[in-house]
Amino acid sequence: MPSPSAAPVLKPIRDRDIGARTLAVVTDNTQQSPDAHGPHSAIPADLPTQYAPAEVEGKLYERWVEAGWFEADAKSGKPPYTIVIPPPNVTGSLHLGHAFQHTLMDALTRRKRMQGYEALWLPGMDHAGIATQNKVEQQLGEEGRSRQDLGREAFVDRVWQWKQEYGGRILGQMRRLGDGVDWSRERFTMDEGLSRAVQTVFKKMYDDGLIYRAERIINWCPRCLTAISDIEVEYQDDDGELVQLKYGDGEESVVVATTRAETMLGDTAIAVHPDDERYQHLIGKQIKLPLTDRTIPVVADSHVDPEFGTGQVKVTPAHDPNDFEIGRRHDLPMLTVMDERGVITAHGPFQGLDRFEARSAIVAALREQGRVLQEKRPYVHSVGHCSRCKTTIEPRLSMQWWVKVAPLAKKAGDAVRDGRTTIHPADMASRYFDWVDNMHDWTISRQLWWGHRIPVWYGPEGEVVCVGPDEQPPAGEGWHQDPDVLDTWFSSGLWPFSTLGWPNETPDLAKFYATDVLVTGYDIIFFWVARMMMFGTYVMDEPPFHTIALTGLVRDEHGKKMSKSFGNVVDPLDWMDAYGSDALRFTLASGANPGTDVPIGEDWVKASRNFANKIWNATRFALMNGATVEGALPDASEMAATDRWILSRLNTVLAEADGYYEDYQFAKLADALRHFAWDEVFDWYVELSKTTFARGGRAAEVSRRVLGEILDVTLRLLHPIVPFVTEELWTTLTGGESGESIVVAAWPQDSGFRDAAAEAEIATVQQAVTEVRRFRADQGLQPGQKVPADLALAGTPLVAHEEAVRQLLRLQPAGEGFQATASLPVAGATVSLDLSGAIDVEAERKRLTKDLAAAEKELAQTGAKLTNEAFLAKAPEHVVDRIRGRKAAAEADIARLTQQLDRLA
RNA sequence: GGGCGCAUAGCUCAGCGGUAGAGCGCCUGCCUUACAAGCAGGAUGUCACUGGUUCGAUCCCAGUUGUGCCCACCA
Repeated sequence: MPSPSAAPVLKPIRDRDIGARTLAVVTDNTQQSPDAHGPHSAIPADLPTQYAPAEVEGKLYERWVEAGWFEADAKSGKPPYTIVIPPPNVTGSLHLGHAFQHTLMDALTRRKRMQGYEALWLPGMDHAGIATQNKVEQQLGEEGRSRQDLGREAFVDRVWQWKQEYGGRILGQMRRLGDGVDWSRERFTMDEGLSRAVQTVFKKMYDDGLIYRAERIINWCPRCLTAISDIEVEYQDDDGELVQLKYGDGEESVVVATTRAETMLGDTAIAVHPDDERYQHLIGKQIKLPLTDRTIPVVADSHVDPEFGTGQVKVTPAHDPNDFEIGRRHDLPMLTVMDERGVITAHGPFQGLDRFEARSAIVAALREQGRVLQEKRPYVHSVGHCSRCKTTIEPRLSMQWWVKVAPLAKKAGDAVRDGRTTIHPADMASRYFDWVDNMHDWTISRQLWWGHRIPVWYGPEGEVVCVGPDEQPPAGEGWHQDPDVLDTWFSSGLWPFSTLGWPNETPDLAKFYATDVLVTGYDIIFFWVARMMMFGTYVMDEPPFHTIALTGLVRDEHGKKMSKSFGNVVDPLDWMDAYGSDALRFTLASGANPGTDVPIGEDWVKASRNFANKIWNATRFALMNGATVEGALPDASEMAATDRWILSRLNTVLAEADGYYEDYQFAKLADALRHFAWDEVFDWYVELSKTTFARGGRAAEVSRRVLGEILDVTLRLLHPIVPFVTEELWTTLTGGESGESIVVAAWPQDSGFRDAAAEAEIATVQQAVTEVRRFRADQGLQPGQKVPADLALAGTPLVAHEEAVRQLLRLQPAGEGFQATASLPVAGATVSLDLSGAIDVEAERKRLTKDLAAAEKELAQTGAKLTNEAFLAKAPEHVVDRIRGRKAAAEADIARLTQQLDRLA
């Protein structure tokens, strides 16, 4: 609520008891300026000339929430419109990427709400298993403690505490952004209901044979001490060392290459290609493995590429995924030589060494034996890193739970193929298909504490005895629950229906599933989008979204990725503080070309702030001049051409805007609205209206109503993108009838009114005014300088606008002693000016000459085209017509310019 | 190694077969009583390169170069 000391801002009129509804005014100011323009103009003297977002935003947001406008009703008869938020990780705070996507989602739901849909934007957060656990462990580390010190239960409690604190920060940021989410439906992936959904799906998949347990090579993070899935591994080029090692001696020796020499301790075979003639004699032989007392066989396996290196490969089944497969094929022993932290466990001199220490120690030892034949250093190769902590991944043999992906992915792919779900923009669909059509099985168990514990209980022999959620573990000793938790993406994959109450058949689920659109970045197609599609089609038998609208990533003003190491990360709060939430939102929307990255810089936010301020001041002007939305719009027959023109344009823009909204073309939308509002309404229409208002009478009355209409509709069109400033102004403009708010105002509709004649007429006025302005500027006339002029406008569209033209151009009537020293033909009329000898003949001649040259060039070009028979024969008629038109225009220009030049001489 | 995308004004990007556009920046002049967070006027581009298709190409096709991203079990 505003405090009395707050700077004056526009307030809703209902805060004051004002009789005249045609006027909306501010605050507690009682001073009124002289009535300059008639009975409607009672204006406080100190009306602020700048929009102050900080004064408005918090207050409005609280009002919206209190009014319950963002709360959806599952029982309403209105058609549903649903968006579930991509739940931000509780780990942190929202960045510009969130602000960007939230702006789009908010705009979509706000518009649909105004259109009469039961609009639900469901908020929530993701527990982000590994990420959050790492953060909390880090925090503990600073206290000199580890999670093991706390124990599982205490540690999980600690994470919940953390969630309370940081989750709140995220919610606060969403409020600042103006997110119109339904707070009564806020969800968290670790909530009881969502946990139950997780267990229920797990059970169903287990029963359907889609979840299984298997020992395989997985990506292991020796720092996080957990398995991670393929897509959680980030590959980057690292400098390493490729060494060629000689195993065995004499005839029966082989040379293998490796970048991970330490794994040789776990070698259990040498492999060569079965058809490799060089090595036929070796197949089946035993080779002495250096540094150990073991001998290993040479096996033939077609996986080996004879062209690569020596064509002889060391095989370490327990520490390399390919070798694991070879090992399986040849029934080799799986020898694990490292523990979960990457420390060597194999007996011998290297035991207890870290894997990297062991690597150099082993190479050194082999070198001493003369077994290192070649060393390439640096050897740049691609190495997997944990996406959470950047530690080098260690492939590790381990027992894990898996999801059998193929059947699920098939359904997920089909949903897009058969059109039940549309991917937007369409060319992003290929990325989606690439993934769902080639997905490997998914490791879902994680050796973490923070997350959904796997709902499986084992008996004393390690056998699975039951799978939750409804089965109780049997009584007796020796039963225990699986200690692992599920991959965080398992629960977020259920988000579109778990948040609506599934597995219960809730009214929410019936009303709001499937959701309408998913707005998210193309970077998580694999992590999240594909998985939601899999779970949705599998569990609900219906894909979770009708449309997947993919956004680009927010980048800095030079298109560079925002990252801490570049130091170019911006906290959205900083810009919101400085320029207002609307400014940030408008900027983000302006950059939103579907699927394309969005660069953003502070200057651009500033420019949007300027636009918000422009809207503010234009509305201020309108209010001062008595713009109103009271009563019906006057009949077109009563309107001046300016009124008909702007209403005609309004409807055109409205239709355009609707198209852009429906097509997620926010950049084009923002551009169209800014252009219409700023250039056409705030500039031309307002300027032209000034004359009308000054003159008064019925014409002024009509214009006041039209101006009110234009603003009313324009504000509503803008509201989904810039909710705050539009709300503040709209409630003022409309008098805030019965507590109404633009949030629940009806979306404007195209009335169908168009007036091509008026549009043409105003175009002529604009052209004429611009032309004379240019002349004035060329002549060096001060903009404020009044110039006596004689306007011969008879027979032109300008005749009805003489007064406005004179005012816009600072032209005085030709009085006594008028002497035309310059006269220029504009739009079929002639404007004669008395410049009292001040005319700059040279400047004008230069300009005319330049224009003449351009016109002659145009004439030559069009003339050539029109005598080109091939062109005439093949070009479509409308194109030929256009060229003819251009030629005629060029001829007219030449005649006019020649005449003007003659007159100058 | 595969796949996809992009190269247009100083910057960031629209346009995608018929005379090159926007925002920001830049130059000039203005405190014109809604707004200097503003107003008026202005300048700026062999639309990466080379060929091809076409009456006509920034736009379609092929190749070249540069650049970005994604995928991959490169010992």
